Amino acid sequence: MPVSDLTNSAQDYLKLIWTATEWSATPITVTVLAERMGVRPSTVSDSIKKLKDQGLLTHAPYGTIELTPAGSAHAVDMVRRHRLLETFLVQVLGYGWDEVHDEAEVLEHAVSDTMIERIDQRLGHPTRDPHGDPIPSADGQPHRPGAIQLCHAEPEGEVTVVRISDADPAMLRYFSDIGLTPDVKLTIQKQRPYTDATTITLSGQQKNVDLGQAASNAVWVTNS
Amino acid sequence: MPVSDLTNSAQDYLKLIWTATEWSATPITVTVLAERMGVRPSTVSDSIKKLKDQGLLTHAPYGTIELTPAGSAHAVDMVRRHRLLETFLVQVLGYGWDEVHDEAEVLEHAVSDTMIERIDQRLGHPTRDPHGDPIPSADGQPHRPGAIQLCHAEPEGEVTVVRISDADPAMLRYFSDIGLTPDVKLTIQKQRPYTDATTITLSGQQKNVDLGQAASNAVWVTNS
DNA sequence: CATCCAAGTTCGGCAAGACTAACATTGAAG
DNA sequence: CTTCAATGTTAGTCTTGCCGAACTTGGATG
Ligand SMILES: [Mn+2]
Ligand SMILES: [Mn+2]
Ligand SMILES: [Mn+2]
Ligand SMILES: [Mn+2]
Repeated sequence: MPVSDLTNSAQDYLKLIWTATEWSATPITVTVLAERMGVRPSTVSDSIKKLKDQGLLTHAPYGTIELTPAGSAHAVDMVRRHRLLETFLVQVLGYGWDEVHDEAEVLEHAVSDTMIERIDQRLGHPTRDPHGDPIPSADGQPHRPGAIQLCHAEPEGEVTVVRISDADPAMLRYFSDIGLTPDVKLTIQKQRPYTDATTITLSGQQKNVDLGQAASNAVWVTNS
Repeated sequence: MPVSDLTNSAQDYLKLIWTATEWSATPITVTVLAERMGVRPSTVSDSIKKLKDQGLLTHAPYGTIELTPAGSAHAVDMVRRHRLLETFLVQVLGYGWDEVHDEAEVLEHAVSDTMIERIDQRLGHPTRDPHGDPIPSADGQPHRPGAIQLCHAEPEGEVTVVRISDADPAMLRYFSDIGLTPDVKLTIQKQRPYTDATTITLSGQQKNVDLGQAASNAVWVTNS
């Protein structure tokens, strides 16, 4: 049962549920799902019920939502499509990293398996997308642990940027401007709880930068 | 009002109605439309009514279907998308000319205007797709007159292949095998009405080839 | 431990796009 | 000029995906 048997909307739900727990452990809720999908909670409730009937996830009323192995496999397939497409748009069509998410969000439902494999081949089987997110292999790689959000990191020593959330294009443009991209190293100077600011210094640069709540939430770093 | 405001189905109807009169003058009928869209005639009737209400075509019950200027503009936009995508798939992703039609049929609804322009740029503003069909420019070029189907051509002198219908992938593979592609020159040896065969010789080759009804219908040639 | 409210669910309805079955129109053949 | 078959239309129904309104649940608060 290939991913293409599902509706676009079902594909997006599965992808969203899977990615929700890729970088953090908090389980996904109906309300968050509704926000991310741009629909009302009642719509999500209905949709979840249908996905459950199809055996793609488990869910008791008012309970937690969890993907079955079948649902997870489809989700990984969609994540692979999304990230390969983003990479393709940057590498082959000269898109900026802030422009690719919305385009990929639509294309991921339209391209054939054949096209995805040709893109993968053309790009030399890339393992990370333009935002640093891992691209699952054709069989389905697990996700990467051990990274934390900048806003939760201790101010000691140098850390490496692992990935940056691709949700907000304007924020991505700002990160480009200041040179904050995946694989860049930086030092956390200070966490300021009440101003919701994180002060950092990019390695090799002098000046400090203050990042607000949203920004320091979007950046994931690791000590290694 | 950009083409993206229309549903996929509306986009396909307009494109189909426009292309129906690109190479021949016979007006499109509900039945033919139903066949090409893969739906029932009643579905077409309903859809036509909606497109009429949107001012995209004119149609009196049991009468002919004709695009308004607005409908025609959207149709040309879709044709441009379809043919640029086909060209892109061949040139950049190494598809064969028999593989691109179905992929483009889906992608044409999913890519953004931005992506289409980037593809156009990347390809150097191509003017014909892999099947020889003209690619309308961004503002909307008229179609090419003066070509006729091989089955209707007189057996005298050399003719040039202008375009080949992309509807049947298996037929396209056969044409590849025998070297019959756009811009190739050939001589028509004989039209055999009762066997529905057309005998041709590709220029620079010795042996004759018999083409059946469907094949000689799909190939459009010109004397010039 | 009773209360209350945010989170979640159910229900009825709507629009798009498809179908079948039944009906209407046209025009070609007799 | 009539007939009738092919072509086209209408009416009713389904499914998917969405909505708002009304209802239920369960955990935090006092
Ligand atoms: Mn999507
Ligand atoms: Mn990404
Ligand atoms: Mn299409
Ligand atoms: Mn073509």
